[in-house]
Amino acid sequence: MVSDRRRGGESSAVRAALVDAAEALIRTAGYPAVSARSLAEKLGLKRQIVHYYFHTMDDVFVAVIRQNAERFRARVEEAMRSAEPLRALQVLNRDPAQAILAVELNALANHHPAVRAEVARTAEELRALQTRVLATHLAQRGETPGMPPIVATILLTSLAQILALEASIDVSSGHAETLEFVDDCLRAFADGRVTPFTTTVGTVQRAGRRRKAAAPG
Amino acid sequence: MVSDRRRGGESSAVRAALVDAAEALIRTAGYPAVSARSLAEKLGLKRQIVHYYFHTMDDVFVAVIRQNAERFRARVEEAMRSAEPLRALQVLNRDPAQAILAVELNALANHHPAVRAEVARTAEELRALQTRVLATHLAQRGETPGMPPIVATILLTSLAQILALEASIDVSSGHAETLEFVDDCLRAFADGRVTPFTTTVGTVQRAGRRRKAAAPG
DNA sequence: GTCTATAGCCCGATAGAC
DNA sequence: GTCTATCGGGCTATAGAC
Repeated sequence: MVSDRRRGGESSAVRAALVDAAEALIRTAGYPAVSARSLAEKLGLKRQIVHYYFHTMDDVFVAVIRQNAERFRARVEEAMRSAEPLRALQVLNRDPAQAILAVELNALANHHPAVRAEVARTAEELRALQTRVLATHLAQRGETPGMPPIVATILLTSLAQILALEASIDVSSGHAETLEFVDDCLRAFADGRVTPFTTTVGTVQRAGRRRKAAAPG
Repeated sequence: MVSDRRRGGESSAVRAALVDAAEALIRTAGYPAVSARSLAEKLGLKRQIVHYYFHTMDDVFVAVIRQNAERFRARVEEAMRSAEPLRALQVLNRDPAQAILAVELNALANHHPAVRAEVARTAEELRALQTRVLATHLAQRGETPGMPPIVATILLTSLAQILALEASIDVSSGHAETLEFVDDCLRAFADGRVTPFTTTVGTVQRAGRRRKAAAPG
């Protein structure tokens, strides 16, 4: 399948520059704009240089995913040390640049197995990390979460990413209300009040153990 | 810009077949696989036929978006008439085929203004429709929603779409727990019990008017 | 309504020279 | 480590014949 020709090592500065160029191109022009020609051109080199460092173009994308994951991980760890980790995570996941990159890589992953494997691995790892941050924070505050921590992570990150993605294509209906709602929840949580996402009174956990009649209008 | 050459009308069977072929290709091979050649080949015609019906390839994508929106609208209206509209909407938004198409069109929209405009228009319209369904259902049941209806729509559709998308690229951590949680909420709602998403007692709405201390571990 | 012909461009990947 | 040369594809869009 893949030829066993000589390849450049992972420590090369040119290689790193190619990965940076690829990431920038994905964001600004979409993944189909990433070609051996377009990358090499950014460095003032010939297109064959790309094949010296990467067997296939898929390998370039895998390198972009790894680099991005590493940087995102660092940002999550930074958020963890902030005064309000939940809010920091929310802001992080709402980063538009990240959302655009994610949608491009997801589209690519749908039809490129090698890319899919790396995207999946990364997504699972970052989800686990964010879930640990959230669970640790709740535990430190002595809160009983109203749902499993991983569910809260999925809820908050899904919402944040969709909002960022929609904003990037000029869809905005309901965004203001949703951001206000999430903000209310986070503020309430920071103040130790009841929110849809945490409870200290057991109303929500395993919802519906005790029956309550609907209130009259 | 665009030449004023003769074009085929919108009622042509060949045109419809081209749009169907494009939608199928997007799903199975991704939007970059949609070319005049690949479409015409599916009908056993020459590639120039595509340019007879569409000025540009972007116009093909716009037609796919319109056709898909129309079908989705019909499915939402069907959900509206079901016994549990909220659950039906949730299932609808979790359709994997829809999620893959959506991510492809979003990626395309990021860098093609004509496509972006159509995706945005469609997204806004379908959100408004789903919000009406949800609000109507709540009103009929005499429930006071714990959040604005459009916020609930965004929350539920974001979650459903992300879950479907992730499933398509083999990301699954937390999915079972999240689906169970959502299912609990919907079941509780159907039974008229309190959930994180609706309330009949005012605990959640404008969360945090009254202060509550955290319960001891 | 569908075709042929044409123009002008982009692509990944390899072998082997330097 | 970067190059030249080369292979064998791909693409949109047009004009004008039939």
